[in-house]
Amino acid sequence: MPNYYEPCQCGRVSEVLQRVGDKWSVLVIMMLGDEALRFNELRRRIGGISQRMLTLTLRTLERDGMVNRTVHPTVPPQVEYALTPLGRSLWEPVEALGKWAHQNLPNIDRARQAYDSANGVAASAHEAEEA
Amino acid sequence: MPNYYEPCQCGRVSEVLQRVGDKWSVLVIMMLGDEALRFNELRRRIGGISQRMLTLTLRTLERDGMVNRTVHPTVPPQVEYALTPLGRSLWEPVEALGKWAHQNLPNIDRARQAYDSANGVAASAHEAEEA
DNA sequence: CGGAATCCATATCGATACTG
DNA sequence: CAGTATCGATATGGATTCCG
Repeated sequence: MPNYYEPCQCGRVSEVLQRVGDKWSVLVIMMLGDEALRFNELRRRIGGISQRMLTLTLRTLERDGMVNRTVHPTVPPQVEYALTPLGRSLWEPVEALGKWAHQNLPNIDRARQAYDSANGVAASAHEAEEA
Repeated sequence: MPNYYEPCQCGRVSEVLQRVGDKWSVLVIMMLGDEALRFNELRRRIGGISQRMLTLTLRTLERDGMVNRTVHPTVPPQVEYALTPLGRSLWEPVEALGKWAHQNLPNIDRARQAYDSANGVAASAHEAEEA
């Protein structure tokens, strides 16, 4: 039996998992899969991310050794982001998970509908509670 | 080229990924790997989770078709939780990710130390800012 | 262009208390 | 035992503004 989630490092592993679960981190990793991208190009491709969050996400990924930040000292400034080998190695299990998610979205949707109709739709859509 | 993260379902997939990244959901799935567990037993094994969060996590996982909730109408009440086939199928890619996380924790730690010493430790430990 | 800083709304979560 | 309900602290994230 694998024991890499035993108490001692459980929190640490969980911490990494959370990064993967982070909405933007995964998208950034996906987008940078095979090419380096500039800040705003990355932002445009992801879509819906604020510049603040993209900055924060990139900083964290950079600190964790997932992405590489390269500044070209031009005018105007040009900054390129690319995956490091570590980042690329993360890409694979993430892709597997993405594949699973994509394949099972219908199952999840069906399960939700079944659950909601069994327990009352109003229970989950709790914005309908009156005064 | 796989396109399961194309714009249309990108958000949906991301949503599933977030569930995986959810601190407690993964731990619950791990704990329920091969056996059914009762509420408090599950809580004890996870450790550090409030009863509120365990309830919420289990409800969500149940709604998504990941876990099965079985109530034995005894006194006192006895409720058992177990993974559904869908939940078990999620276990595999999650395990792969957990394995990656465990293997690469040292790399991440080293990357962080390098980053911090390069950019100034005070920058990341920003609790030291004076009045 | 890329990013830092500030402000503010909301979401998340833990602690606590009460219930069938 | 297995929850539900409420409350308050904190984390998260968007919008905006300013700067090199």
